[in-house]
Amino acid sequence: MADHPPRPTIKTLSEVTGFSIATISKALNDSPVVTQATKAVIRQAAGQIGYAASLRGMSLRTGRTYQVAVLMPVASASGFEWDGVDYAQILSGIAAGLEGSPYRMSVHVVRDAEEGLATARQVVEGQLADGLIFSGIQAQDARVAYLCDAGFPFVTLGRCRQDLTYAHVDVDSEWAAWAATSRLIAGGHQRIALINPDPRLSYALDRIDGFTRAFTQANLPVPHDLILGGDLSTRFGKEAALALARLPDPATGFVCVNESTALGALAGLRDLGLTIGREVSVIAYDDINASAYFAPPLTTFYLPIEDLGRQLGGFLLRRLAGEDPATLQQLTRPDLVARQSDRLERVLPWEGNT
Amino acid sequence: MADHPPRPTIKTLSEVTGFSIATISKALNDSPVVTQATKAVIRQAAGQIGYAASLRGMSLRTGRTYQVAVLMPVASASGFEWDGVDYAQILSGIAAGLEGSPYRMSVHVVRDAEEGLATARQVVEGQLADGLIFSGIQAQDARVAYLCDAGFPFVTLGRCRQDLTYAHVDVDSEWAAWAATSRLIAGGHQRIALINPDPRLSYALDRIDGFTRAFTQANLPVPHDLILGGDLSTRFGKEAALALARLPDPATGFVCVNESTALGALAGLRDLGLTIGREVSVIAYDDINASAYFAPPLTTFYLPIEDLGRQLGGFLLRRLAGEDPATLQQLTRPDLVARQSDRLERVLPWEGNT
DNA sequence: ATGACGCTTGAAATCGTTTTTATTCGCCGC
DNA sequence: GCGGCGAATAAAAACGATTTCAAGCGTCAT
Repeated sequence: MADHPPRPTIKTLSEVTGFSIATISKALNDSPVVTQATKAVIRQAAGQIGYAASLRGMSLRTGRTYQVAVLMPVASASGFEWDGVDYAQILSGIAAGLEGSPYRMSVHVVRDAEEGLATARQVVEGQLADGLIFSGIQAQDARVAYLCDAGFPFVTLGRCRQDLTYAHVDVDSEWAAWAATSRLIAGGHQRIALINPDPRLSYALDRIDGFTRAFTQANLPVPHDLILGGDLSTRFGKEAALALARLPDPATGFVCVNESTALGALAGLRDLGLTIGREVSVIAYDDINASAYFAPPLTTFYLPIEDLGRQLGGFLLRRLAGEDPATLQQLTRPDLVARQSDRLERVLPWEGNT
Repeated sequence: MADHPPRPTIKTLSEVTGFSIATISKALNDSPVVTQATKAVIRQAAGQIGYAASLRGMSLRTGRTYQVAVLMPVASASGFEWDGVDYAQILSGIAAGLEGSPYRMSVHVVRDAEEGLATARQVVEGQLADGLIFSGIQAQDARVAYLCDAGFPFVTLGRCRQDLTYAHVDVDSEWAAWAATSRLIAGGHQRIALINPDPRLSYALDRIDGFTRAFTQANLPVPHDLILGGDLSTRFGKEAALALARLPDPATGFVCVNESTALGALAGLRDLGLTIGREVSVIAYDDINASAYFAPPLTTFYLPIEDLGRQLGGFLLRRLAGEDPATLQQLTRPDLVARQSDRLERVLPWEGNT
């Protein structure tokens, strides 16, 4: 419980250097009205006594908080089920994107989109942060609409389907679902299932679009009955795969939304005595590098979610600096990582490009 | 970009009610010097105009930030490897523990303990938060020592081995390792491997202690050569299992530190053509409920890490309220979830108790 | 010589609270 | 009738910065 000397303020610096606090403030903010010589003296003294501006003081005066709020979704279910989303990695990316700036990151846990809206309101109205980052965007997203209307700076991971201009980073899910489905079609499958997220999510619709496009291009009927949406849990993946493989006209190919659902699907198909890679094929979207260790190793489309986080942080910084949100939009295509869960030797024309 | 009316301050409230701002402040803080009648009037007016105190103003005056900082560890390796730690769940728990209090949670990403110390210093000296939560405690932990010395309120997930009094929440790793090892010994194994975390971590030592105790109690030699420490990645789990199963006198039982290492171990053992549950046995510690879906389903000791997070948040709140850290210490024993990865029919005496 | 103008610095107001100190006022005792 | 006291409220001073506006002062044109 050592009593440390009170930390130096702008006043201390004023006494030490003999300049007024106004001049000190301007010097430290590199205002053009103060001489280079004076700035040098003041900066030197500041370094000397270890002065660091109090965020509290700055905050009160400027109205800025130097904080960025992130809405982190968690499953609302009581019994915890792994959903394969490594949000820590996204947070890590955001922090990396914010590095070098004075902005810190605060995290608000939200159970669903509705709570997300409430929290966003609190952040904006309570001036808890200068900017907001969130994900789990729905086709019609009340949070996006609210924040656009309020003129509050934000960046989303995902795009809604409303006609609004805002900064965002997204994965090209339409393409990714098309690519995976096409790959299975090329492998000889016709009864292909889409194990999808909650259908209110915008990217769930994107995936259905891509899935549909693949069948249309191949002149095959779209198996609408094989599209199942749910949470991203392993349990859901297993239940979905079981249901789909037990149909009178069962699915033989499975396009899973991520690694946890794929793990569940593998477990379910194994329980039915099916050999994955021979009788049935599974493709997933991969963001945690675990599928390489599944039995069998999974063919996936890899998403560097930490990079996406980094982009989110970087975009928000630029948005806070006043940049036009129309210029802060980015779409990423995941990379195919071919492994053993789909039995396909041929190389498809689109493989290996961006 | 709608221009909202400026939000009401204590001054607005003063004008509305006719009382001075001093009285308003005291009334809202339920000071005994102001009459019940006056309090009622002021509170009513506050509700009326939707007054909410500005955290900024409060913060500047009181020196408190109403923030709790969490140090979130991320793997420093460049190529991302899943480490099976769902830190989002811990954050979710902490947030739940903080719920109802005015405290918000800020997250600081740290790559290692050293950076953790630097960040802790920044938080304390820059007064960025009123309290700190962190994990990944080492046997000799500089962060714990620093914070104790500085008298800064904090709670850790894990205990160091220094003689310091501080608030903490921990898992009884010594017991857990003992229980898992004993179970494998009872199943007939003698060459049991311990796939462990980084040996600088305090709980790595705890696990070695428990592992050792199990052999000593069974009057068997402790297989020191079968203890391997590393990061928690699936890759490490696989490499470790491969190395240990290829020894001249190979390991037949595996006690894995968590689900990602266990997944790796399963993959490695499978590659060697070994049947898990028959030729070799695997036990893990489970915090994300994924092991039930592995091939075969894993016998685990289940850790409710969200609950641990909740405890962390709750303890910090009590610590901030001035409670003695000696009363804020808790040790949890994980629960056994018997599945197919270890072939053991007998029920051991200690099973099912706390 | 003097007024205007640039250039640099300083004084003071401000942000929204809390807290310390002052004031007001009614009432009691002497 | 008056000093003193207690209770309730008000005034004012912080907290640590930024920002507006004023002041000092040399230079230069008139």
